[in-house]
Amino acid sequence: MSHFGRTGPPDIKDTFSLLVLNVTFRTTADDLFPLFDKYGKVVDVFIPRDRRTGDSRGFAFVRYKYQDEAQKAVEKLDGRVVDGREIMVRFAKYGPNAERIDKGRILEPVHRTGGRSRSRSPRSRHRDHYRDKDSKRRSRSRSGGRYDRDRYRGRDKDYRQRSRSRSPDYHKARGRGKYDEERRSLSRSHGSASPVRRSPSPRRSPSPRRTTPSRDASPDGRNRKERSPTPKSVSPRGRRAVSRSPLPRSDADD
DNA sequence: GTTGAGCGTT
Repeated sequence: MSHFGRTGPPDIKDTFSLLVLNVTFRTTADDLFPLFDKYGKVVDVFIPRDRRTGDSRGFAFVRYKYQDEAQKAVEKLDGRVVDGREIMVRFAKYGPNAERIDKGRILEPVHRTGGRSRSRSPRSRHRDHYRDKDSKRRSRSRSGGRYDRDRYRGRDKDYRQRSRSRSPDYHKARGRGKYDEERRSLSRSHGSASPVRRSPSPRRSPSPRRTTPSRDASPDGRNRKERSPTPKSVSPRGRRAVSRSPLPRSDADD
């Protein structure tokens, strides 16, 4: 989705991609195009948007035709207040195909591991309802901060992040570490590749999946009929469990 | 309606 109506990346061989961060969620490519076009020949302006909601993800990519113009735009537009928010303009670090890009020039392909595989879109807990591939963001040390501007920009934020990731990380690391070792030991003891759903109780499993005491308490057909017109009270999971999931071996076996 | 570290599309 380019600003020029073309589909997909036009050409990245002779273009220099700039990454624009900290842009507002309502800022569109049309708003950034004239701003960046004033400092050079903008080939394309692309703003990654959410596949589901379609909202801006808070950053954009601006492709310049020449590096010098791109550099000029970075120096001029970086820190510019757009729509009431200070944007951050810098050269794209990775290309659309996960290639490492230096000042817009493709250096070499980067491995998927540790590349763009990181979580993406953990913007808010409210949007966690989508709970797609995104799991949680990891504290990645921002390589930025080379500029004097970054100091006061991430001063308060930096303090919050470090203070937050320090304490919980310490306790979490210990707790997970110990349990993790024990769990792995047990897992290896079984030798099974699926150490999941392994209850510590070999018999009489709690079986939380089949929780329909109402049905047993009222096996009467009359009562059952009353529950039919009220499917909103019953969950589809429980209904399916009592409908099609004959697993009597779970209690007897193992 | 909400949010804010980061690197991208038919």
